[in-house]
Amino acid sequence: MATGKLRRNTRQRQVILEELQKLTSHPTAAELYRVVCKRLPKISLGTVYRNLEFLVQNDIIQKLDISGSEARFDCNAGQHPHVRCIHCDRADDLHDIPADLIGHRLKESNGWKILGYRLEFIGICPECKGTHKKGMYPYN
Amino acid sequence: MATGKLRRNTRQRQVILEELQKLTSHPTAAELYRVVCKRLPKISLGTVYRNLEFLVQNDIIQKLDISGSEARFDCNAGQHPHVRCIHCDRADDLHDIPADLIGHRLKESNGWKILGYRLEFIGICPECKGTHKKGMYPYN
DNA sequence: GTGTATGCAAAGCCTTTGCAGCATG
DNA sequence: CATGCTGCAAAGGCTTTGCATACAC
Repeated sequence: MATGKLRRNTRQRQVILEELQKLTSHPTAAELYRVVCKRLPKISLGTVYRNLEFLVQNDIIQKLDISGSEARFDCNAGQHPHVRCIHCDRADDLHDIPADLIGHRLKESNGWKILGYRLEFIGICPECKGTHKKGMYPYN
Repeated sequence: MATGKLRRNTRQRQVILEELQKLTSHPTAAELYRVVCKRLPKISLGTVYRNLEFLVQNDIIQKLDISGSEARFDCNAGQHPHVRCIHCDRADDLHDIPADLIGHRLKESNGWKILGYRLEFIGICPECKGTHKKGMYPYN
């Protein structure tokens, strides 16, 4: 991943990573921006985006751009699936996914070179369960 | 899915679905628009979007908004995973995914109600294989 | 001192939406 | 002939980018 380019360890980059690591909620760029603003009131949203992109490219964090809506960020760079709430869009981790799935991807390749996968479950989080009405969404 | 609301079978809707069914390439809205324009030169991109949305809501087609970039559409409404090319963004179908994955999602739920899942493999398609350089992307 | 990173703001891109007229059932 | 649908264009929402300045090394 090292590009040979000098990487500067700016205060903004430190704080962005620190705050992301504190959060277990897989925040969006804007949510993280709001949190980081408490420590660095003058930081700009553009800087947050640039640093998140940087951290993704350097395999330090993971981007969850799976759901068509806003991207969310996970300080754990390892590939693991998530559950996303169809109501409030919150995302949780899932770590115990069957290993054979990853193995299976190699058999699938049909002239393709398979590099990875993205898996996301869609559901309703405990908090939103009461609110949900059958038929409101596809998948039910 | 039936809402009770009268649904009109307009020429635009017919042609959009027909052309999508002809294509195996999982086109984006804009790509489909270009194809449909050959038969209906006056159609607007907005109408394409509205009809694609309509067809998704009625379980006639499937939307692949997995990759963070443009959404792609699949005339097969059944849930099945795809491979997406990291170079050219093209998407192919995968039909023989292990069934235990779908079973597994039920065990995963941790206060969540699981409604479905989205799975996408990321790789390099046969056409792009030559162009790819190691280290260009994460996942390798 | 050199060149990367920042802040600000504007632009980009995909998608959605308001509205008046059209055309389906 | 009622009203869902269209075409057009403008607006929306998230993300990226250009530029001058600041600052890390």
